[in-house]
Amino acid sequence: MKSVKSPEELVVAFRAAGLKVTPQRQLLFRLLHGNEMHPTAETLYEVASAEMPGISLRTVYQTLTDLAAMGELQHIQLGGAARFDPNVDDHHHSVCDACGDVRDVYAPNPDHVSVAGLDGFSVRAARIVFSGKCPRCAGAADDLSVSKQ
Amino acid sequence: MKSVKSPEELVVAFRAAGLKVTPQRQLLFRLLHGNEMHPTAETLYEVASAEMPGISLRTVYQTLTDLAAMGELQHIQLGGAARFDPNVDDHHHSVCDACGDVRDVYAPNPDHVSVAGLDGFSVRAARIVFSGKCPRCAGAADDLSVSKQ
DNA sequence: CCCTAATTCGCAATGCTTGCGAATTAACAA
DNA sequence: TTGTTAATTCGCAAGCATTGCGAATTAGGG
Repeated sequence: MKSVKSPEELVVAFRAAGLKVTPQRQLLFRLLHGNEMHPTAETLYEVASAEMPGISLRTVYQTLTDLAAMGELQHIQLGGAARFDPNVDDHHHSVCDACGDVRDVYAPNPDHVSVAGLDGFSVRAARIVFSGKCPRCAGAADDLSVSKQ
Repeated sequence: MKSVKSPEELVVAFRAAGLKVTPQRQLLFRLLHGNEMHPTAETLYEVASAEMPGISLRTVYQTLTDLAAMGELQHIQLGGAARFDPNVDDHHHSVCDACGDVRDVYAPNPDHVSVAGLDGFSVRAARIVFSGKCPRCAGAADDLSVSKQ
């Protein structure tokens, strides 16, 4: 169980990598720590802006890219804007067709089960995406209400 | 094992749905039939253009959208341009980190195995993406050659 | 052969992300 | 503290993938 790095640990990791620790980055480290909402860059930018008006979306993207490159963040592509997950555990995701909500899911690692068609392919990671209806949306039959994040 | 629909079957399905069968669509039906390369709209457009100069990228997108809506095509989001898979079997994919090659992979359906975190989520589909190195790229150590499709 | 709704297709517009460059700033050493 | 320098910030423009729109065309049933 690799746990999510604390803002302090990220500061150390950044400096160790020859990267600078700016106020903008420290803010983002904090906003990401323990964050389970799988935010997009835009969402994170909005939250960050509230606390630090003037921070730029460009900087948010930059920092997210750096974090992902260091393996401290998971870059999730589900169509539309990319989502970022500070939980770098080996885990998977469920995505609600109706409201778009993304949640963490833990399952037995599928690269240990027998698969056909993987001839010689060396697996680095295996990620499952469960699509369907979240409990809240499953109830309301054809509810079209789509809430962001 | 739901098999891939033939161009003729798609013609029937389209008319049944009140959609017209145009030369452009027939061409795309043919290009997609048995196609295992997981092409992007752009790639498909290029191939189609060779046979039917003047066909528009817009039309390719339109037809792919229609096919996907009818469930005759799988819309795959892996970052970058969407890929389309005429194989609508319950299957998964491997993606090479180096060359981007996408291949079909068959694995035991993961929605039958025990998962934690799926509380009340009703699963419509579970798709696994295996990331890593394909046999060809695994050999060449740090080869940066990235071939399209 | 006609009618009409569906389609094609080009262009503009959108949404997401990255490139670029000038001004600023963190971090390290003197 | 001050100086030096490379990293960073940030706004804008550019890029890629995709969709909206509308005029002209066409499939397909009557």
